Amino acid sequence: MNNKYGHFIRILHWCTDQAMTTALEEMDLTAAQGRIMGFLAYQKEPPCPRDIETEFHLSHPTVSGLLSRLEQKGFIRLQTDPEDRRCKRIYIQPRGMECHQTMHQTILGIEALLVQDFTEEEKTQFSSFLQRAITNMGIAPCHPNSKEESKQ
Amino acid sequence: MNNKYGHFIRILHWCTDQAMTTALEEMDLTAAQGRIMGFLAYQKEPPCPRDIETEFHLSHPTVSGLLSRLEQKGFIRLQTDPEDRRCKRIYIQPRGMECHQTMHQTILGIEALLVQDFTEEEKTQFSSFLQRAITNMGIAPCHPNSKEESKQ
DNA sequence: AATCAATTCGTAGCTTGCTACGTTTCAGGA
DNA sequence: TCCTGAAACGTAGCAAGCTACGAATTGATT
Repeated sequence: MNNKYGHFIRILHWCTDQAMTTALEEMDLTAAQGRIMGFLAYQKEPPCPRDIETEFHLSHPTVSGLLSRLEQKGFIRLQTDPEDRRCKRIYIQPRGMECHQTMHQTILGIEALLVQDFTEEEKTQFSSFLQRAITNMGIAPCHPNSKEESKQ
Repeated sequence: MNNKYGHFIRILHWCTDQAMTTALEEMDLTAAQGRIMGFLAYQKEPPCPRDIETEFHLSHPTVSGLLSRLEQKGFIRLQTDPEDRRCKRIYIQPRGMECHQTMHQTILGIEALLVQDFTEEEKTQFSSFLQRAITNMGIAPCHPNSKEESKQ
């Protein structure tokens, strides 16, 4: 009865989110918004909202809200793709570029803080435990249409 | 760059929450509400909202909202303590008692599912990793007034 | 006795997550 | 060509988390 994984996971989630929030608030970004900007900075071609959904396992209304707030604040610009008018393309604006470096450092910093007293072996184990636990839960987060149906 | 702990933790949090949600929805409880009912069932004396805050590391407006929804649905009853009129006591109603067993089983089931293919040793390690990570984050979740100021 | 600080809870307003439903656009088959 | 279905996104409405502020009660200090 002393292995309250769910409880610990919830608290850990809260801690990382809080750390992101305080680290990013000086540049007017929330934790969720920051993570999206971090992802965008590494994309070659302008992605569409759907790419954010699959990357972060979020529902499309959630992504829609996040992106519209980022657009309001001038970090990104949304434009319908003329090739496929169902899709919107996400273009990073100058303001979005400015915070790229800070955001990258912040994310790395939190990752390092989380496991600061772990040995290299423990880090690998921890990472693998987390992934195994996710697999064990056996839920396809948000998108049941995982297109990689292996032909096995 | 391949140890994305934060990412895994966020997904795992989502998975456990989703599992709770679907397991409890047939008795008209959300995941957060169910966790509170589970905690209440094990209390000797009727607790006050403040006890929920410290147990789950939640802010008091969050707890306030949760409790009022639980009261509306008839799972609990809130009453001001005549001894200390600042506090409210939380009394479990018959409907709250009814779902106790189901809730307990659900929580145990999810905990077991999470680590279903772990050995006993791995379970202990995982639990300790999670706790160490929480400590590493060094944030007192929600309540800076952690009264245990060691006199050192 | 009066005042001041701490504790507990309430309310307002926000972000972030969800489901459910609708709209537009595209692609493929009758 | 037309219809049907899938894909991408929008909107409405809710729960749950937060901060910031305020009110009432209690306890301690002067």
